Amino acid sequence: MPIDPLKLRQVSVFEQATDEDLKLIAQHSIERSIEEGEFFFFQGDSADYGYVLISGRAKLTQMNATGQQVNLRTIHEWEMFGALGAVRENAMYPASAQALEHSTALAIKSDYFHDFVQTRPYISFGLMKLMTGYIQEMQERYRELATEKVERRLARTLLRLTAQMGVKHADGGIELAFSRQELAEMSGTTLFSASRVLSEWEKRGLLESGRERILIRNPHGLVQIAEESGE
Amino acid sequence: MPIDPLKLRQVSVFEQATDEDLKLIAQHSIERSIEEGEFFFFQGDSADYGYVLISGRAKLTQMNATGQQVNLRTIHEWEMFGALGAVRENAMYPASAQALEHSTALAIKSDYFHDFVQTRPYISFGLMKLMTGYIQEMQERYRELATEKVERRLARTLLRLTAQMGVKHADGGIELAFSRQELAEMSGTTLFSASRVLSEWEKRGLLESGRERILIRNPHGLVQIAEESGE
DNA sequence: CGAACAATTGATCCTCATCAAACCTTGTGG
DNA sequence: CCACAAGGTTTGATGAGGATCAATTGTTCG
Repeated sequence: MPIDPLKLRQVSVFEQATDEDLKLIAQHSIERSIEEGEFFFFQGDSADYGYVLISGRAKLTQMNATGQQVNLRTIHEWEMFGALGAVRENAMYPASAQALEHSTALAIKSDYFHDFVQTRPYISFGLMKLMTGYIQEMQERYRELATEKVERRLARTLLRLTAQMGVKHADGGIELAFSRQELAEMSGTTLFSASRVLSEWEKRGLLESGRERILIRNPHGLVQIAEESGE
Repeated sequence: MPIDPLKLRQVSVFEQATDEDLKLIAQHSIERSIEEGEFFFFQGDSADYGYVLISGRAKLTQMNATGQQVNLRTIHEWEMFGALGAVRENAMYPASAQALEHSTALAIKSDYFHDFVQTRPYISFGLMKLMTGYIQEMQERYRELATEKVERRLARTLLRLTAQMGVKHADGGIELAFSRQELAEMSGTTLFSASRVLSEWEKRGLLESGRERILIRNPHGLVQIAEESGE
């Protein structure tokens, strides 16, 4: 069942698009559903499609020569990703996109999207806003990684996640569904260090945690950790 | 003495611009010359201008709460920087731009540039290419920082710099003019570690070094270090 | 020559990654 | 409904990589 084109208005890139535009995009794209763990594309693939995530969650990861993975960002519903093919000719994806759960995305041919954007400056600006946002985020994360300790980075990761997708729990806490492994990858550390830090925080009453689940009790305490001077 | 507008064609963003476009840009911008160590703008300033570096060199740096600096990238002649003001309203610069030597830049009012770009898709695409390039570079450097050792990161930094701005020396070596401190900031390490690694390499005959000067004797050896498996 | 600043080098310490082993949680099939 | 397997989590022991600090040695330039 094809999606309602007007729903695409939720995608930040298409904020200023006309109804007509959205219909065109919907017509010229195909839906791809994949299971948890499968890939929309791999690092190094020819960037022939741009994607809009319709449902589920995905992560962008990059591997180095020896196979170690780094998590670059998590993609949520109605986010656009892998769009660089529309900008550069013969580009390759610089990262892989893997589904964290059963996910569906709209795939738009890069050639078509290129021409589409070219005649619609408001879409260009949408794309550029997305890109400048990426750049800022990556710059900040780079600085964090270079100058800050694991504890601080983890605190920030949790805060970022609560802001993006935290679910208010009945009794006031905020719940997140991530494994220690995932949190570690997002913070640039290891499963073990992440686990240790979370245990410590649990002792201090900042949060409760379980299997693939974190319940944040005291976000303000996390902010303090994220912000406190190198002391 | 105002510059020849047509020289702006060298700026990647203006690759596809018409002569008329370049003249307009030149007319609507002002030249700013600053001395070594001075700033074009500071992190947190309102992003009222986009810049094109005409001569000299500058670096983009970001500071954390405790004042530690990270070097995000070096700007060379005919590169555009600080352009995000044209894309986002009321944006603030996410980093500071400091001259590494006496430098001159063309400053273009963000408002004007915004309108200028809006009616010229080929300029939008120039900007987007620049941005996707930034994104890719930052993603790679982030991965490097997360997974690779100091020695490897430093080797890569040197190779990047030789490619971008290495000067062939009379007797075959390639010369770079950077202090240990600068190399350290670019590689995400400390002055001391950088110094140690360079000394080691000098012993091995890969390069010679002096005060704010590196003479690379064996680039291939550096490539090997940058590439060799985590062994 | 002397001041200012870049670079080196050694000693020390701390943060984290790594590895190993055990433990817990969840879901499945007998 | 229990037992077991699979996979997530915890915790301890250990060590390596680098950051930090201090002291000294170059180098450059007025």
